[in-house]
Amino acid sequence: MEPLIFFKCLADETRLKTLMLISLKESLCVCDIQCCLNLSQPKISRHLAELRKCNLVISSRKGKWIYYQLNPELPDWAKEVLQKVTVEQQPNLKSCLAALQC
Amino acid sequence: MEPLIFFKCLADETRLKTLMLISLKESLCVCDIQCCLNLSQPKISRHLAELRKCNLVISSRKGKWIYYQLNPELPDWAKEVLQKVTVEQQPNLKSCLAALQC
DNA sequence: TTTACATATATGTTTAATCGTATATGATAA
DNA sequence: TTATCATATACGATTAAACATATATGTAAA
Repeated sequence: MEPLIFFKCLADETRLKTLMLISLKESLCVCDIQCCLNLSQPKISRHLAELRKCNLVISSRKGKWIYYQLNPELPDWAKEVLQKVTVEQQPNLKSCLAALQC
Repeated sequence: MEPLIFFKCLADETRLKTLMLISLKESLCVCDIQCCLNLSQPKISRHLAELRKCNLVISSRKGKWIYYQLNPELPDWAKEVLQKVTVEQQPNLKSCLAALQC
């Protein structure tokens, strides 16, 4: 995992929020993220594809839904970076997650 | 310090390397960085200006030279992120620093 | 076997980042 | 003072990211 590629993934608001949400909730489907962030489906999907391409996340289909989670094979330093920023932003993320009742 | 702004700063090769070099050496002048990275002076300078604008680094003039260091007021999480990636990349940085004898 | 639903991708456009070259500034030394 | 050196900024051009809209895919239920 190249640090530069890793940080480019974190350098977009949609991707950063998505990653933090996934870190917090272990596993989310696209519609969960769409609901939390209130963004269009193709927008979420494109950014998830980017994160997948760069190996930050992995996906698995369950019926009609596709669930995303952090790639468990991420190197420790990368996991720790995500952990730190997620903790740092936890108050803000809480309100996003509140929307998850949809 | 907004995480998004912080990560945007790290999402460029010149800036990321510059930050890692500054983390390792505490303080470097522009010509040191120029020499380590073998890039044009305006390119380095523009990226340093960006890092300054975003409060990742501070600068201080000493005679003709301007020295850059990490902003000591960076929040802990940001310092730790820089610390982790710098340690991770230390082997690569060593060879950059070897050029510092110019 | 068609309809509906969740998600992905393709396309053209717009916006933002980066760059090279030229020039300006500010400090020291001649 | 002027010349030189280190660094900063301005400007126009190029490259890359992000976007909205439209369409495709793949699963499941009717």
